[in-house]
Amino acid sequence: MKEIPERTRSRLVTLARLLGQIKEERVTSAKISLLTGWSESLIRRDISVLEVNCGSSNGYRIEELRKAICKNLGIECGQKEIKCCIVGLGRLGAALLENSIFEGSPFKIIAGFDSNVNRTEVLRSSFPLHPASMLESVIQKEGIEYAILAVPDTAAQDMAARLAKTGIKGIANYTGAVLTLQEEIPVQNVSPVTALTNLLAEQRKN
Amino acid sequence: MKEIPERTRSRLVTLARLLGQIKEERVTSAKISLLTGWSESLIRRDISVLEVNCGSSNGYRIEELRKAICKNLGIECGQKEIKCCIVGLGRLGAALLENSIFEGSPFKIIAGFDSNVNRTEVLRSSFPLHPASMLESVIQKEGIEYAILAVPDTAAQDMAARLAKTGIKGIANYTGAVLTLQEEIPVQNVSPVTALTNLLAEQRKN
DNA sequence: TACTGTGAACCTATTCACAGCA
DNA sequence: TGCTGTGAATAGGTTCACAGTA
Repeated sequence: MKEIPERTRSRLVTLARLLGQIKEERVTSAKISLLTGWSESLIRRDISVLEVNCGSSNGYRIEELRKAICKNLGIECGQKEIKCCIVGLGRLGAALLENSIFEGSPFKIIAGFDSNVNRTEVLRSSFPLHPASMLESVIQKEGIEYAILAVPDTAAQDMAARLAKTGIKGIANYTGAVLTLQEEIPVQNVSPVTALTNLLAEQRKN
Repeated sequence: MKEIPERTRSRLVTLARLLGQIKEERVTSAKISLLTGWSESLIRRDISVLEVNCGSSNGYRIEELRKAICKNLGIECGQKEIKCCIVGLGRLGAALLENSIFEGSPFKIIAGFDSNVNRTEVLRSSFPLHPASMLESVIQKEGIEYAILAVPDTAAQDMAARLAKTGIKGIANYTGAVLTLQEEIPVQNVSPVTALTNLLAEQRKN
């Protein structure tokens, strides 16, 4: 299996999820182009790196294509659960306790943390909530791979550094802080302010 | 002012916020590299497109640099408020009603929408909440520019299409649905599942 | 006939390497 | 001396154009 270019990879992730939404048997690159705004040739080239050849003169077989993408990118559902945790159980973090959010995805939240012990005791969820002091031990013991960071901005850097030290594989950052980590840990910045700022900057293309 | 390359733009957005966090007078490209993981020459090249020349043999003057980036990208704070709305007031949407999230940013949430009238009547917030039927009229009347989409996945596509028709300038998509829009409206996909899936795929670099 | 898959051309982004400046 | 700013070289990503195929 050869290296998949970065941009291609990120488009394929989206494509896999899009294909899951289409209720047809086959789809052409022209149709995908219409739905996504990517050019037809780019879509064909992206798919060609999978070396799966599930297309023909009436398009790609959707289910086969979707599975090939998932397999190639290692984002298969069902195979095994990927263990995650939520760090910070304020209004936003608590909102993510709703299990339905992760239904149909390979991700399973198996722990929550907050430095306010009141919250970890009062909030209800289908998985255990711990005081922040247990962060390292629980992550280690349970083999948690990814973290959703939803603490106040002022605590974000500290918590992120602690998470990084545990050897976690990635952080979804719902705080407004820009995280700076020693270790090369992938971070997705997905706070409302970050998202809106990116949209705003996109405006200024010319 | 010339066109700023896409990748450069997105890094500069992050850099501006990072500079806001540093409590020093000056910073070198080496220091920024340490904090962000970007290469030194890339950082210098990014900054050079601003044509601001605020650097010297002891680095860049932080405040001057930050302001130059904001001005160039049109993401200045304070100047004018940028009006936004929240569509969908379930647990996640309701969590975003907390005003402190947007403090210190140019964004101001000035309306919320939900198709469940109960919610719009019961929830408390510092701005008015409307039934979803008023979406178009309120956005038009108030001159709302950006939307945060937090409805259930099943309603996401419909709502996004309605938002797009109003001529809104961008959508921060907190739903798990991949939005397909006729109009070329920028979308930031920031749902937990999307964020985690991207992290997972990043793993598979080689 | 209507599509995919792909070599080749083109364009965009990043790094190298060093002149120039405080 | 220690940095920035930038031309030139390189690497990465996208489109074109068309042969190949069901």
